Amino acid sequence: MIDSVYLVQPRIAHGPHVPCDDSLRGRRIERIARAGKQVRISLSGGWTLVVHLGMTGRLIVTAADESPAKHTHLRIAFRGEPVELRFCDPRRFGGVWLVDGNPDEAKGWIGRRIPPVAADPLRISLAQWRKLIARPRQIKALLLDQNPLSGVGNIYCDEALHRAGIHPLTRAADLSPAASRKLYHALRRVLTEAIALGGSSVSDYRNAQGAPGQFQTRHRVYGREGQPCRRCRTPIIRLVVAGRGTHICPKCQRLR
DNA sequence: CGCATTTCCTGGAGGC
DNA sequence: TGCCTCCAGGAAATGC
Repeated sequence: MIDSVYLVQPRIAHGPHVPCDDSLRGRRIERIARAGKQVRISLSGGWTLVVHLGMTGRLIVTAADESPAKHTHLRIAFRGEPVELRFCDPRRFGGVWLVDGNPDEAKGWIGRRIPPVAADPLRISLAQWRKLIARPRQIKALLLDQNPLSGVGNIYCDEALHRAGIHPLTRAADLSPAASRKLYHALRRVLTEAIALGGSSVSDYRNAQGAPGQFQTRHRVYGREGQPCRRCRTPIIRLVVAGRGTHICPKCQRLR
């Protein structure tokens, strides 16, 4: 049961309600689920605390008496339990939203809106996938856009495109049925494997216990500029696509 | 509609 | 050692 709430940096909180003693004291955490890139913490009374880690955000459970790490923006303490749930985010691209009811239908707004949550690549069929990506857009820009498809970020996008042998600038609608199917399976494999290994800790990511992920050791292109492609030994190159650093093997991922 | 650019923010890296 | 500049990126806003 939540006992006290300290919003150290109010600017990271958005939505209809502000996390504070008055709004959260006495509520219990009933369920924690992932939705796209968000962590949704369901509380008693039908409220939900939505957390987006952005790039450098962390949700950590620590001893209540441990001095807070730099850039700790939210601290939640529990009655009779010597632990705190803390949200830390040095670059503040993440955020928290406290909503009364369904986060997807929240009304009455303070600050940023909750990023969209649409179809999850791990929960759609190949037929649904084909429909969603049949658009005249760069495949990388489409995968990073959370509106048609949610949960794919820069690392897993690059990794999936390499495994499928697809250039990030390819027009999604121009992908052959075989290439589209290949990408569907490659993306699902990358996400499944990354989740199993606890994510990619390139710089900041840590899980709730403070441990880093291990998927970065399986990266085939991301962060490997100049190093040999694990399939054909050609040096990995870096370009910018959709405003993001993009890593490809120029031989395995040809345009056209 | 698509797409490039800018903005938010800080730590780490590189240059001098 | 210290100061400066640049860069990383999730997602929204802006302009074409």
